[in-house]
Amino acid sequence: MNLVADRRIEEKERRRTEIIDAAESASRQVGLDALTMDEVARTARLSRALLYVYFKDKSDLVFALADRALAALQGRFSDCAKSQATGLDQIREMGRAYLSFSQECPTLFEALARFELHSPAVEHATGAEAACVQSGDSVHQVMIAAIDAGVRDGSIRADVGPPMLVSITLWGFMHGVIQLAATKTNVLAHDGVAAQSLFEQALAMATRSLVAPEKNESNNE
Amino acid sequence: MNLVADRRIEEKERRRTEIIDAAESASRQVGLDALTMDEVARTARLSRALLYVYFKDKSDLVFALADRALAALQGRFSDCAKSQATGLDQIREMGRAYLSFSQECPTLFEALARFELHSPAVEHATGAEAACVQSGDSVHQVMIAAIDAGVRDGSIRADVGPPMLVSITLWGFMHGVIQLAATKTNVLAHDGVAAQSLFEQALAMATRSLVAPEKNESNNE
DNA sequence: GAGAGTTTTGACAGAGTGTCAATAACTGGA
DNA sequence: TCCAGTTATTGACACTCTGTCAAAACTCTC
Repeated sequence: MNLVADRRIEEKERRRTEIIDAAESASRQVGLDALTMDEVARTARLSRALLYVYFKDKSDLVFALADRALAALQGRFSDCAKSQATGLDQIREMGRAYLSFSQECPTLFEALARFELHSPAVEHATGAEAACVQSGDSVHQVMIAAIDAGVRDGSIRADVGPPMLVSITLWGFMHGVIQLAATKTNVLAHDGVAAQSLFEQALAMATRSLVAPEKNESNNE
Repeated sequence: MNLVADRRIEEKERRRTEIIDAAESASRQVGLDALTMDEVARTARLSRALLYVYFKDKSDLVFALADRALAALQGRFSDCAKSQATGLDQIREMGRAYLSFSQECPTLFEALARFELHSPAVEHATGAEAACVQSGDSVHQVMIAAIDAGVRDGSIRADVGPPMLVSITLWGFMHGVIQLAATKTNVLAHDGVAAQSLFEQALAMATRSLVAPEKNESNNE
């Protein structure tokens, strides 16, 4: 019956989610590098072989984590868009949200960083990686909307560039700095640089790259 | 004798360099992920076991590649500082040099990206990773000199921020965007975004974040 | 309860890593 | 030239992890 088939599909989806949960939980302990399929299986209380029914291989599973990260970011970014008046403030808040996310969910951020680092060999990615590309696009849609709004309300200069290009650039900027802050905190501390002040600097500079030249609002936090 | 000891040390250094050469050459074919110690050993015509005399483990060897990348970048950045008049132009040229480097030596760039992604667990890193931290600092010194020069010659706004912080931020910005361009070229192409135009956008925005507000030079390439 | 389809698993083969005792190569002195 | 002593190099081993497969267990239908 169709009912049964539907339930099957649902349960299959649930199993998949369970496995991703297990992977997330297990990697929180040791990081993604040291994460083994065996450990994930044990955490999920399943046999290791079953993981390969749901995921092509280990990196496919990690990409599923990255996809989860992107979904979470899309949610947070959408909230930012709602809570702020001007487009510029929306974008700025998204930057902060990205930082918060990386601190609250370091494992998911690590997975995302791996996705960013990976170059799909063939034209079309498969499995979870394809989903990541999709989700990444959705995130950019939210950012683009904010940029467009900013240009319209005058908080962002009109000649900033094609919104898509600006969005991707900002993403690269923020991801780069946050990754630096996340992985090199202790090294930076050695140079007397606090991760927080690094991020504030990045935010100030990113803002300056968006704002109109005549408008000079020096009273930012 | 001391002479003999010196020669021994020299030869040891040469062997080490040979191994790194082999690793670089071997990884050019398949990338760092698929690189095996066996393949490196075969390329260097040495036994696999010997590699572990010179490098703690595989990631130590990869960090040695990253160190080489940083040394190369320091050289290129120094050239940029000499060839450009204003501090801003020096920084801009360094951005371009970073991009060129990532395209000319994708393997070294990949190694560098891994180093950026790795967080040293303990306080003090050991082996090649420690060398990377050192080399990274040297690169920042070159950048800081350019920023200082820019502030002095007026091409960079005086209130840009502490040079060290600005330098690290710019590094994060550029690394993030270049990594994006390097790994996601085909994905971006799908959205009608060329890697080159992404980088030009990034450069334009980074410039805007540095330049004084009243000074508006819109005729940048 | 037998049969068809689906999910789950134990066991296997293969690849790669890192280590170590043993061997080879070199050096300086008798 | 031969002999220790030191250093460089290696083959072989133990171990971990991966990804696959045929078989077992389970579920549904009749």
